[in-house]
Amino acid sequence: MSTKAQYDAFLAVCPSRQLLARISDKWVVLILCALGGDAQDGTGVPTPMRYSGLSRLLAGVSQKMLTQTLRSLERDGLLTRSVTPTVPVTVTYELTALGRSLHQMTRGLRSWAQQNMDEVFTHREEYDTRVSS
Amino acid sequence: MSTKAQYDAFLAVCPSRQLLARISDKWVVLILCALGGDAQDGTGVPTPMRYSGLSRLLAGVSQKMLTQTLRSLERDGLLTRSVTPTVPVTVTYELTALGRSLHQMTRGLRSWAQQNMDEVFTHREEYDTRVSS
DNA sequence: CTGTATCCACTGCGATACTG
DNA sequence: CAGTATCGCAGTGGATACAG
Repeated sequence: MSTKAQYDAFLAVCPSRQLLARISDKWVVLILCALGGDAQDGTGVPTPMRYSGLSRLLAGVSQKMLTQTLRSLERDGLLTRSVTPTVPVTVTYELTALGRSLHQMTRGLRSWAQQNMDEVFTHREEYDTRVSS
Repeated sequence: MSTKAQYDAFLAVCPSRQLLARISDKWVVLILCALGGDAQDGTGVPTPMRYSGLSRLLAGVSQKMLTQTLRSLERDGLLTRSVTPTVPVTVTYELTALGRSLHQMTRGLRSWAQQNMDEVFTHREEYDTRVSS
């Protein structure tokens, strides 16, 4: 780790920029929320889910994007993909320890949102009326 | 596109969905980190910055995107834009209390990235060799 | 059930030129 | 210095059809 201490997200070439790219992915955070158990009760107990379950929960996601996003998260070691050779085949996705640690970050974002989005919306309305006038 | 009931249900337990639009923005997190003072010493002491300063710090950002992102953050009440009528004009951006509270979340993301991206890259290499073999 | 493959509309975003 | 305006394309992502 010759350069780890020098990671600087402000630099264009910095690898940590890629984390931001990952977070920016349209479905990544929602998938982390789903597998993190946020959909059940908000307690955030990690919950393995099947492809069809995710597809149902994230209604509106296309097959292409769901598969593509799950693959990239698996590639990054954030979740595991387990195939059970039943008929038809059963595939289960589950967060890894790394994935759960990232999920803690996204949970923080979510709690921030729950507490502050109202204020954000208020600011937006105020700004829009101020600008249009 | 169509607003299905289950999609809404998931949003109900994952209200950060609207926050995600903000966070997903390519430059939002870096701007919050910059104005949050992360660029100086990592202590996270909020630091007002000028347009040109931000432009220099955020390597690779275009004028268009910097201006556009700053405007949307101002609209959301996350930062303030102060114009000082010098010649030439001086514009200073500064986090609001709301912006600083969100910055605490983004600091978590950034530190997660700087601590865990090495592991992510290791997983990627392993995955790629496993797939190509 | 769990995907792959292909087409293509839309847009995010950089590049460039111009302005108060 | 701090923007605004416009163009163009590469990439995102939805729709659709096919498959193990």
